[in-house]
Amino acid sequence: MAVRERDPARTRRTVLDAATRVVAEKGAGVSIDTIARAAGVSKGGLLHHFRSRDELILALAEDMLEQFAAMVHAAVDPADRAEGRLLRGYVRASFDAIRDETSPAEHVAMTAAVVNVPGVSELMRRDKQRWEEFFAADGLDLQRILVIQRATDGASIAGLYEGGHQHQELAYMRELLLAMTYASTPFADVQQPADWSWPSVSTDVE
Amino acid sequence: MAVRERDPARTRRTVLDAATRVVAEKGAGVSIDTIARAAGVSKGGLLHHFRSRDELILALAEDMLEQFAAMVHAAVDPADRAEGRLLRGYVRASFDAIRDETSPAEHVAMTAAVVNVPGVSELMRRDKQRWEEFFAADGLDLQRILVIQRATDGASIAGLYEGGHQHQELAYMRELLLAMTYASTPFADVQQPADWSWPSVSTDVE
DNA sequence: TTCAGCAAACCATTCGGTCGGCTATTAGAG
DNA sequence: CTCTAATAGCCGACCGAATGGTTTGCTGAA
Repeated sequence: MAVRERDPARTRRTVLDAATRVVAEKGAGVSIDTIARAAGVSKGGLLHHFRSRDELILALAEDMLEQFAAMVHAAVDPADRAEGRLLRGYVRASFDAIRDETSPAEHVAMTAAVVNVPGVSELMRRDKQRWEEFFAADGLDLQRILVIQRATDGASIAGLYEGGHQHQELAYMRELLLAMTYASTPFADVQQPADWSWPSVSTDVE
Repeated sequence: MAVRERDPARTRRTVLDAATRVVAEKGAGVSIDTIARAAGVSKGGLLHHFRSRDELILALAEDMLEQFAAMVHAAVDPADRAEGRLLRGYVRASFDAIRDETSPAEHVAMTAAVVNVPGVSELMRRDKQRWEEFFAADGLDLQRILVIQRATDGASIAGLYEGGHQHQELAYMRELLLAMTYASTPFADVQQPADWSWPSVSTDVE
């Protein structure tokens, strides 16, 4: 296949990838110029694909959520037919992302760092709902889903402040949370509010 | 008590409080000028107390960690003599901070948004270690501490993307995690790495 | 009287975004 | 299939606004 000198789709991807790297490294405050240079394009060129900085950040957040979702799906063991397989994929994908150090600040911290950009908050709310629906089809009870997913997220952030050496803690958490998806009894006897529908209904969209 | 027109300690506090509010509201990228105006002082006046923006942000992060620690201690039930009382204080303080909406982006998200400033990362590492030592004195087994603390942190971030209506989820998580501190059996049978010391030794301080 | 606390004008730099121009690519006419 | 006109992709200079930080000078406190 001939290498085209101008390939807008490829350029867009290049920019998004560079943005992921740079933002992870220097925080969400980076200038579009820095991102552009990291991607090997001019600022003008970048702004041709993303009409404003906010639009770029929004697209970046969207892209990261998508990529993470893909990682989760890829981490689901196809041979695994037991209840909780989806949740196990989530756990594996999360911890592997930290271990591989795809980025020092990976998806959780990054999205937190970017949440003030218009539109991102709404985006993440929808994403959260998608995960709810996803896990609702997993066959597990709500309690286990919530505890394990939240603990995974919490471990992800905790993994950021690493001296670089608590691999052991992360490894332990990974195995522990995976094992917890097979638990035969509830972790505690607490009844949920009677009027609580889960996953949260999306009827409150105006 | 007479109100002094010039009170450096009070001014410093005012600035820190204003910074907390403003950063929570508009993200970590706010200008020192904005913070200064929110605090009712001039930029020059602010820079008299904090020699640079980074120093201000660092002091801010330090202050937030301190405040949160104080909230945790205040949330420990003095009549509670059972094992896990410290952890229960942590859970209560975290969820109450979300509920009271002290800030839309409270301590976890905020620190994540600010982690790229020089010194903050180191600061949070030390803070994490302090919590480890704190909880190690709690009498609970490592497994419960880790799961419950991480789940609490995870729930804190999840609480940010609220449509404003999953109070029920937060309330449920709060009660659930509190109940889990009383669990009589392990959540899962996973052995920890043999060569793992916890809390992590602080000998790696150079 | 002296100095810390603070204000306000000031400065160099950087930022997000626009604009005009150049060129690779493509659609369409012949 | 070829030539051409139109367009999309991209660059780099440019602009006004905003930013972090400095300086100068005033004033209340000790």
